[in-house]
Amino acid sequence: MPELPEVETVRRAMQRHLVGRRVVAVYTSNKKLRAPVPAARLRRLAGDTFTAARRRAKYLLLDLESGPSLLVHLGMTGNLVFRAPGEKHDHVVFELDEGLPLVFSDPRRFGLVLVLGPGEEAACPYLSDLGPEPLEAGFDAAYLAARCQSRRRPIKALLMDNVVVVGVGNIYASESLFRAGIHPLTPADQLSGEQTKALVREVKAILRESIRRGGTTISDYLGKGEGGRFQQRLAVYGRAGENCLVCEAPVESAVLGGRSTFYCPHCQEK
DNA sequence: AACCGCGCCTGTTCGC
DNA sequence: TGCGAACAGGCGCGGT
Repeated sequence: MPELPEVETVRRAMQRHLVGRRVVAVYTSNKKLRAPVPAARLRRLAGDTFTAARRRAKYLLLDLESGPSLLVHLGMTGNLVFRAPGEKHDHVVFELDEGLPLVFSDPRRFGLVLVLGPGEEAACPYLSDLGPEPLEAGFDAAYLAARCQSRRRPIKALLMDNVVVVGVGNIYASESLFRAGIHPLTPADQLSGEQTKALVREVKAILRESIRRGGTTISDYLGKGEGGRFQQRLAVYGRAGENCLVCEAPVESAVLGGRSTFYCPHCQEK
């Protein structure tokens, strides 16, 4: 599942390979994604040229010369790749002036493709109410401590709340809590100052490390047919019943907010 | 206000 | 062997 490092990896690929390309034609399927695909608005992008690739949280913003931006979210199974179109779950195809077309494919259709006019980005409901970027200075120990105050929900739920901080999904929430030695079910307001500090540090470190390795799950921009190179670095995620890499106690799993959570009962204090 | 739980989707894995 | 059930989870939304 694409998390922030995967989206950032895709953004960099778009910055490198899409910026400067002119749209020749746009084709859409009539399948509904998270929101209906705006076929007519997409077709009107023909003739326009991509000028920049930005990212906010897990949203990609691909700017076009005449003013609009393409808003793309990869959801669970979405991807944005340069290849021949026509596969089963292709939803939007951009034919370009040079090279292979850009294809948005998404089997599970939790993704999103929208066109935002010049004034629409500021008012876009998907982009409002988002917390700070985890890798920017605004996300620091003092900030997180303030957000934890009088919050009794489990720290993992808080960490995955996009109003608190964006881009931390299920994999990196589990992994950063493991590295910080914090049990995922700990009520947020019970974290010590040291723990808050450690958690911020580990969230930043793990996201940076994963970006450097091209993410965990998406492989298209690594030139290899396998998952991103972060996959083999996972300490607890998906390892229930296996031994903790640090203390060898069996990794446990629990369901939190309908999502599976992995932790080491020995290394992570409650 | 805070927070929980649901529904959207389909490919893959699991149990009988 | 075959088939249905369970599972995967980002996100917005509605209910408490």
